[in-house]
Amino acid sequence: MRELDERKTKILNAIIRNYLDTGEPVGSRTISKYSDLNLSSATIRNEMSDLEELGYILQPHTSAGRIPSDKGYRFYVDNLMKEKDQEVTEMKEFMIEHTERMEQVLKQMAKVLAANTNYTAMITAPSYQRNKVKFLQLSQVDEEQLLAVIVTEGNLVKNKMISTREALDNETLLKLNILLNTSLNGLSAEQINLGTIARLKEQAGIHSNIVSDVLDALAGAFQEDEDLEVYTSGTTNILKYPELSDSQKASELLNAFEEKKQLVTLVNETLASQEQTGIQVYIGDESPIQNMKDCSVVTATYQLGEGMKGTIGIIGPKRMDYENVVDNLKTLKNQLDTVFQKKRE
Amino acid sequence: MRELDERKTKILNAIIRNYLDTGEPVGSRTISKYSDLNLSSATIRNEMSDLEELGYILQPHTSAGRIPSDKGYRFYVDNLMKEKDQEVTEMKEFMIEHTERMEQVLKQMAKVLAANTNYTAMITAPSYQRNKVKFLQLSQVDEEQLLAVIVTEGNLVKNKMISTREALDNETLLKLNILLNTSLNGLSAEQINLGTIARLKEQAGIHSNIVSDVLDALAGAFQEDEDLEVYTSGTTNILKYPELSDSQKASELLNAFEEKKQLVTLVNETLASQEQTGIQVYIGDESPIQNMKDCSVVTATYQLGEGMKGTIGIIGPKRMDYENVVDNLKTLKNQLDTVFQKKRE
DNA sequence: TGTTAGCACTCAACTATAAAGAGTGCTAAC
DNA sequence: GTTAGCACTCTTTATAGTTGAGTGCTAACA
Repeated sequence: MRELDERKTKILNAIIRNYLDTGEPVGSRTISKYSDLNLSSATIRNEMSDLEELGYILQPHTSAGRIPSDKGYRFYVDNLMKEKDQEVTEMKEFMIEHTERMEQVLKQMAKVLAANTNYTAMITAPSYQRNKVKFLQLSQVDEEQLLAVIVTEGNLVKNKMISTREALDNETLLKLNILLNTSLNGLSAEQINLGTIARLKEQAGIHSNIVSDVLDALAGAFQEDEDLEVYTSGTTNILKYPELSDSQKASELLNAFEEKKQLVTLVNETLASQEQTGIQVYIGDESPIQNMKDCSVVTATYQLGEGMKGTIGIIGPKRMDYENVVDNLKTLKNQLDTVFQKKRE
Repeated sequence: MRELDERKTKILNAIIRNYLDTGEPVGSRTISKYSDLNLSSATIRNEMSDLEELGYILQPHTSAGRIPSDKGYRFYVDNLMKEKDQEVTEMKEFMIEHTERMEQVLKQMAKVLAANTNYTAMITAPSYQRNKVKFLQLSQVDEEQLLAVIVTEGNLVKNKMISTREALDNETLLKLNILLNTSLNGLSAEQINLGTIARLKEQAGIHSNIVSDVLDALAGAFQEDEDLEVYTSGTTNILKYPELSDSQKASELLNAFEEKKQLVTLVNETLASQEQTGIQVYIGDESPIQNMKDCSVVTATYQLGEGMKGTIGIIGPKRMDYENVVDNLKTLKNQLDTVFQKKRE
């Protein structure tokens, strides 16, 4: 048995759509006039009264119109929202093809997303979690410093300086490089266990201390990505929405964007909860980040195969244009999925 | 002949200090009471009238107190400000020692600076401009991709992927690496001219196309730093100052911080104008960035020897605590100077 | 029984007006 | 040259009145 009959649903839909447009509380008269229900405002009023009792809408104050409650938004997102037919977006495609470094791609994506939606966009590099070492190289940079370069399957490049007591000769360096690569290539962070390490050190002989350093560097590189890189764009867009732009709230929000740590919570949350479509909508209090309880957050997970995942997110006011946002995220997600797929082949 | 006699100077000083504290226009009575001049408010009023005529202070409206004009601030910064005796700041020292990657150091610095001052801090990596190649390495990452790693004198590491038609064998790679290093090491961007390039390509023989790619990568790396990395922190601090936090201004400012491009202007300006102390103060319209005409900007240049310079800056309201800010910048500048000096040895 | 017209009521938002307070400029006296 | 005093200005705050959008309820209607 449904809680809402068809008419109530229609009215709720009308209220929410109107509110998304205007940002103003919407009254019975408006609905009566601008919907195809052909009901008088009085009737609408009765229905609205019911809807309020059921918790889908609320009044900011007596004698104001109604605005959607979180429950209302939720209902809208789950049941009322029209799926847009995916449009072509050649531009983005082009962009991905023509920039090679992943960072750049991601930064650009964030920018485009923010510009398209007028909300704030965030995007993370695919998590190293189960990423594998693809290539590893030690080089003598000067008398006392070695440079370790680590390339992973996803073509993420990390480098780390290692200080040494004295320079290694070329031959030793070459041997070490071969050793490291044969031992570690194709392994993920978890797969490099004590056994691997012991074997490696044994083979390295007197240079085992360098191996240690390399492993530390490796761990460091992986670690560094645990508290992972988050690119944001359009953070100032939130100032465009009066309900978010009072000094207090804006400051908290902007801080969350600057202190990217907080965003990590969001990312983890998103990665944890598996959704088939890969799109998630957090409305108000549902958001994993406390500071964002007055916002809605929409996230998507893109995949690079084998458990390597990244997150894209849009943060905006509760009355955000969910359809547009979801649509944007979906296209982008697909694009990332396929592009990275292509690169792997 | 001085424009301001001693008494006027004292009064101006009192006005500015008071305004820096309170942010409110200051009236004659306040000065009369809280200064050691022992003059009646009427006398102060006469003097203030003179000061206004001379352009050092101004009235927001009739029957309000006076606030310092840009000229007033300028006079204050140039003549009235007390130099604080440099304090010890072990904490920062510690931090620099314990982080190895320059990026990290700079990010941290920015954070500390913002936290200390309650304004917005920005800091740039030392400009590549005349930086030299210290080490260069090509590695075969997979069948079709070469990784070029470039390390510069300042231990900045850049990497770039190069796509190749087919894999190179180890020997060729080794030869190329030696060739590249012997030819390019120690050269700065300007020193790598057509002559160098021609010679290099000739020596590379059939692999001259790869040399081209490497040079492109090199140019790219140098280029990438032309529009250089700027780290900001405490951007939301500007919201703490009512005179800057109205939606309009705040948005513009925050945008400037997000779109780091604009900050580059500031950096270049700073680098261009040589000051012996290395500290510069831009008040209001003096700022090279249009958006910051309601702010003051204080910048410092730190040096890494041989023309490699970076910039540190603080952006805040005109009524910022100049003494504190200048002091902070000075210490930090010195610290960076010496630390980097140490690293080079 | 569901729908509607009509009306009294509420409350935010706006406007006008008054009063208070801070500060100035000027004049005249010290 | 300095100061007391006073009229004047202009912002800020408070108060009250007005408007208008919107509701809830009742009674009439189909």
